[in-house]
Amino acid sequence: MPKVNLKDLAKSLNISVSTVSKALRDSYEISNETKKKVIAKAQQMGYNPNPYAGFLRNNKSKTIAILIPELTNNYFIQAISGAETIAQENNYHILIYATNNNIEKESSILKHLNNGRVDGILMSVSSNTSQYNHIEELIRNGIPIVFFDRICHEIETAKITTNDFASGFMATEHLLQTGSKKIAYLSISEHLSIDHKRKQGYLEALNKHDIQLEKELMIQCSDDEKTNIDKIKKLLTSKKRPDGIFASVEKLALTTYHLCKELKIRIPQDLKIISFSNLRTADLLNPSLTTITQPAYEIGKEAASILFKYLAKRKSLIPNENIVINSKLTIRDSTNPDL
Amino acid sequence: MPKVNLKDLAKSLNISVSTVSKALRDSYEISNETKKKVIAKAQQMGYNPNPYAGFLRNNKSKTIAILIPELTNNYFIQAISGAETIAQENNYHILIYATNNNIEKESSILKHLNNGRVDGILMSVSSNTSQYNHIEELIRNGIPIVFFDRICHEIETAKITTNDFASGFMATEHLLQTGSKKIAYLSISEHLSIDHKRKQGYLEALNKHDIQLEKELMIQCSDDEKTNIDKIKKLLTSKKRPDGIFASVEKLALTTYHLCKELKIRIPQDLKIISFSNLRTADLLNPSLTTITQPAYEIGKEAASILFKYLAKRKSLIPNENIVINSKLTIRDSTNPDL
DNA sequence: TTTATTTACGATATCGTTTTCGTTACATTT
DNA sequence: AAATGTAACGAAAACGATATCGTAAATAAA
Repeated sequence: MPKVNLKDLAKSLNISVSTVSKALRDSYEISNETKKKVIAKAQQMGYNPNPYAGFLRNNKSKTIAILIPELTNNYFIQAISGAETIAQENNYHILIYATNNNIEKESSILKHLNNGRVDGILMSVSSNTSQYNHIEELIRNGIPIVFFDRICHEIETAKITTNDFASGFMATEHLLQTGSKKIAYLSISEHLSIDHKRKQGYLEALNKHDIQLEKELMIQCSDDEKTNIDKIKKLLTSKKRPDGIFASVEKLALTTYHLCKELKIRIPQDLKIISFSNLRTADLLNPSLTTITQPAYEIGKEAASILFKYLAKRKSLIPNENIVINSKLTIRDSTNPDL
Repeated sequence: MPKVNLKDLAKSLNISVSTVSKALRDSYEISNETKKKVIAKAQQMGYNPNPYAGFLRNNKSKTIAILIPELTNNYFIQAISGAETIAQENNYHILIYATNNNIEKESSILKHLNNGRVDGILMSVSSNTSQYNHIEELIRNGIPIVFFDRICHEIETAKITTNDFASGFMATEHLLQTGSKKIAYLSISEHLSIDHKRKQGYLEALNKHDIQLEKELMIQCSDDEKTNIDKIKKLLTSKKRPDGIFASVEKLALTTYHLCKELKIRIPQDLKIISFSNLRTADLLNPSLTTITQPAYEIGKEAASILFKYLAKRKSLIPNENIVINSKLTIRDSTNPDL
């Protein structure tokens, strides 16, 4: 039953609890001899400090939370992985919460966190988040939040994103340059800033090349896979079928792939596809998928680094800052004009 | 600065702290009137209990840890997702740790957890784990551990796995039935029970069909992608090249896909491939990949459920139990004999 | 009326740390 | 010799909640 605490240590050394505590924290008040003895005894007795006692005393938990819309998503997992790496380096612990794109769940989780359980939060907002009260309250209570990817412009803090507008522009231009004339945009949520920016890039590229926007080509998808399938199928079987598709998120590109298989639409001959994606098997798909890939791991690292920087400073108010880490276009067969 | 605690509530209500505490916990000692008042006031003042004070007092943290070898792995993510669902239902929180297949890191993380920070642990052991002292100590200290997938037979507790032996047997037989004569097995780690069982299934299938094992066909891979590439490339370019491959994990199948592309080996005509995998794009690969898929989400749910069951009982010693959730074979083109 | 019993609440110890503030004993300065 | 300084330690008060007592008043039983 080696549940040894400071008191036990003190007793077995015949010194006071405070001396033991200070010795272990390497205080200048304690002589080197005593420190050696204490450390040796602690080692021997297998002392392991109770974290919660310290948290209570110091109002610091060495723990952060990561809130993401969904776990089963390559982008978010890579971002978490990056954040986790930095957390381990800083001896921080990570609590994970999936909001499942449910604003009530997001709000409820944040309420639970609004009590000192975590020192800070990394989050990507739920896609239908349109009220920010529950987020602002955390910050008012001194719990800093750093946003990544699905950010919240309305809140003053650090935000890590990729160059969504430029990437959307680039993706669309790539489709144009590889021969597409009628390009559709698959949107995942009208409430998301990233989606909006990618769409703006799409529109700007069309504009630059003097292409009239056809509204039927902008498909508003959602988290409901079934209605997505219906909408995209309708798009692909309409007489005004596009010859190029720009998917704002990976999931929609994969749905399109499935539908093309079903509808015998050839990629890239009949339809070219480009998508934001962190799929590691993009080059093994049939055909391989041209992607805009976000440096998700780096984004996670950066977000965590910024948070820890301010936590170390004991500053809970993080000034507004927009950090952009560029995505990379990887051209593959799904937009190959020579196939 | 709404950092209101029980004392503040008590003061503003002119009653004692203990009464407030009991009222909020719906104690029978408190009258309904008082309860109403307290609850209303708590609501009004935005009271949010400090979790760590309670944890300290009760020696319970409503938190569990999940330790996995790596985050960027479809199987583990789905398992985490399942566990997270159950955790949210039970109002438990989840700390995530990646061991990166590093036994020292695993050991160090477990040491950090050996102090009441978590009530219990869900874990998949690091692939080179061969000593179990660091794990046994946790259990001795009353922190229950449930294993999933990469389990530790030597420790008495609940273990959730899939039917690895039968699945290995089935995979190998499927290759035989689709025409493969020389079947290679790609192993990920000789220290892993799951690998060992899958391999036994492979050997048993060969035996059943009176096929002599050729030792050069059992490739011992690792976490080092480079040496894996070398070994598999050597296998694929040898004169005794196999015409079927059974990959024990997804990663090795993907490496093989890449190498086949590079070496112009046609799948499935020249080489058939089957693999354990939770890839969601298995059917979109070129060619689509025949998989043995574990119900990872369910495995995660099951593991968490068992842990919570014992935590609710305040029983920290979980009796030994082997729970098997069967995998499913999905036949696709990578083993299609008619292509 | 006296003695139990119940109801509703308060005082206080406790969980295990950290930290402030004393308090020695001894060395150093005037 | 008196005053000051310093090094090394201990006592005790936090941190915020919970649970064990105790106790007053009100009710019931004798």
